[in-house]
Amino acid sequence: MPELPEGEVTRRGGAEAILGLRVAHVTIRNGNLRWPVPEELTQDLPGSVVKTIERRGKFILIGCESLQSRGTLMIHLGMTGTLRVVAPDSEVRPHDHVEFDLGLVVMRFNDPRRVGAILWHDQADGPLAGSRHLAKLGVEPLSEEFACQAGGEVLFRGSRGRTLPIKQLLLAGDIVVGVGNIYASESLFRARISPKTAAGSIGRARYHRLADAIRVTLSAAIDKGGSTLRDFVDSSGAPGYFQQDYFVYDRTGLPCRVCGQPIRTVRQAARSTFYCAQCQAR
DNA sequence: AAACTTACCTGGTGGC
DNA sequence: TGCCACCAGGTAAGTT
Repeated sequence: MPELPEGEVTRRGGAEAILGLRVAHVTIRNGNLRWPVPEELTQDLPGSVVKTIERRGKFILIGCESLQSRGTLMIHLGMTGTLRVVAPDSEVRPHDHVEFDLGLVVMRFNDPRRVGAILWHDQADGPLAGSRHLAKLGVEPLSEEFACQAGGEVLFRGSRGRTLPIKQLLLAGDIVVGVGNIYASESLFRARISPKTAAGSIGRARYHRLADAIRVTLSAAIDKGGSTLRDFVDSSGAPGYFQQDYFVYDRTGLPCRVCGQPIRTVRQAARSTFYCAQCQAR
């Protein structure tokens, strides 16, 4: 599933592939994503040049500028979304819902389950950070703000008074962003914290350990994905997902890689959580 | 205010 | 073999 690392790998691929190019044409084949893809993109975006490619949480932010307009394409991969940059004559695949023709190359948004999103934030409507999709997001886990001791403090302070399980606090994204269902389980395993522990009952020292675990887990995944960057610009390449050697995710019943005890599953807020009862005793 | 529930969407799978 | 129920999960809107 696309979490922060997949978004970051996609951003880097996009930065290499489309930065500085001019949008010639936008095609919306199926605009029925999580929210309707703005129809006016087909009219207003052509002529704009791609100026910046950034990421906030799981949103990929593509800054576009023309003489008439300035704004940001906000692209979310949802659960099954991918962005690929391919040759203009390459075959359109099933679920290629939106296409940005950039002259030399074409960027295609593919999403079988259509829980992803393509939105437009016009600069005239205020700063991007004030967008309703970004305004309530927590701290970037790979930013300076979350580095070293600071990350542990962010988690510790953000969790005071919260009674929900730590797994769900991580997923909520209001304290720290980018940690989805897979990396939440993985990070908690690395930090040796039970996913069921009430967030507010976890002390400072353990949150420092968790912050470290989140950074290590996400960075390792990005490094892995970096080696698949080629896929992003290869028309025959697989989608931009990459395999990880998970410690616990999707390993129910298999032996823990550290202690050998069978990995367990628990349902939390209708999501599967994977953990080792021995290594993550509390 | 915080926490919990529901809805969105399709492809793959397990049970019968 | 076919049919159906269920699950995968990021997000936000609605409800308690």
